[in-house]
Amino acid sequence: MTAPLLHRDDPDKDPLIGNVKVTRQDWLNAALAALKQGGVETVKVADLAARMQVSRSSFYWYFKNRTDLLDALLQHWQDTNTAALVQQADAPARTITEACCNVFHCNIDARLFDNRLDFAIRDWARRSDRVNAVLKAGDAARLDALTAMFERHDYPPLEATARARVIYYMQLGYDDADLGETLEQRLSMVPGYLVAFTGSTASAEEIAAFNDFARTVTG
Amino acid sequence: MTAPLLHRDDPDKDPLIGNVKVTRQDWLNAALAALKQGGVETVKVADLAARMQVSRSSFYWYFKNRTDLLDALLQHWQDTNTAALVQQADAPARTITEACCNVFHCNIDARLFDNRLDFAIRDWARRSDRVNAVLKAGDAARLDALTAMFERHDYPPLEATARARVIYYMQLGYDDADLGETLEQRLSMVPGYLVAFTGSTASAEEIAAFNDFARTVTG
DNA sequence: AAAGTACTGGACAGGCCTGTCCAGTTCGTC
DNA sequence: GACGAACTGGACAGGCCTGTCCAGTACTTT
Repeated sequence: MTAPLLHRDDPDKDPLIGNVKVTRQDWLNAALAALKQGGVETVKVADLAARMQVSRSSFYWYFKNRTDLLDALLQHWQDTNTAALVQQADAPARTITEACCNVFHCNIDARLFDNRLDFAIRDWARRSDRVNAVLKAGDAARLDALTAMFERHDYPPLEATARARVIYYMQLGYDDADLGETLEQRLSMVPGYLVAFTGSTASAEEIAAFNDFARTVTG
Repeated sequence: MTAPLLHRDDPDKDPLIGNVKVTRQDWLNAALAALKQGGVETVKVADLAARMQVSRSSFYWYFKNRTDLLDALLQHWQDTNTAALVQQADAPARTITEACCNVFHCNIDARLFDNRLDFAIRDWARRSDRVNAVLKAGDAARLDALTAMFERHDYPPLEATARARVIYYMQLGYDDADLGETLEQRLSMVPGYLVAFTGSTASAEEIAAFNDFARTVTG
């Protein structure tokens, strides 16, 4: 939630020894923040160094070159977002509406799924075939998990595919648009979304449970 | 559909007189192509000039500077995409499924709605507050038109809002993901999407009419 | 205490892109 | 046929960013 700290600014961590001012992780964190905030093009060694108040040469101790850093960012994305979404889709649920609520956790809990990162990667993919291939693989894995979720709840295959896409792409587009809604505004729309996504109505208990989760995470 | 022609390469247009090699419109077309292909950062005066085989100085005859060009691109977007989507949402329809099909025209017919351009603008908006403000205004206008569409077909206000968002954001996300589907694959999913979007089933005639439209446009 | 390890800072070269200046070209007009 | 208007080309300066080189610093090991 807070801005990423440098290792040296985090009192919980051991102080850096010797002449060391920043760690490889600090470079990665700073790069990630830049990627999310301004896109790949704005991930510049010079900028990151200036922000951390270290000289650029330090960077080349930890990374071969800028591309090496960008590869690490892409790897980080692969290891986090897709895994989280698939896990939520696979989570056990008594009803399809509850299952959808599990997926919604990703949209509420930034620790689970970082949608700003997801969009930064999508932007990047539009400019790089290599990144695009990685992205497509991730999307496919997510859609497969969602389709399987609907099939477990007895939707016929074609409808399961259609509904998986609707829920996935709607969430994508929704995040993309990045409305400045408050949590309560979002929560008030949830029952409506669930009807559209599943064709059935969520129980009051399911809605209450989801709202509790959302308020706990955000509050 | 085809790559944008330079004025001088288009046999339908009057030949350029004097020492003129390219027009302001040629610069705009080339910039638009670059914007759609690689994002704002790749709209470079030097690149456009090279591609058109003209020197960069020519550019500064037609435009004050690079920002001036980018402003023109943003203006172009405002004048095309949002207007088209609102018009399709407003189009008369006997049923809500038919109304949704009207909206789908935007996703099928690139002359109506250029979604690559839309995404290039969205990318850009993430990096520029000014562009973001313009984008948000466009999104709001589109959502209002879609919400009104559902309300005309007797959905209660809250559900109309939810469904407007589902259809709009799903299409956004869908386009973003840019699956390599064939037209026939896309068309086969349409009845399923319609159920999810509206809660009711489209008639065979509506589906047939939409398929005809799609095949005519694309074929 | 000397030598090694793990970094950091500052200077340099080079590439890429923008914006400006000005001379040159090709037409229309008087 | 001289003149100006509408453009274009080439050269230049300057900013920004990357990657390299190397000397310097602060611990660790022997």
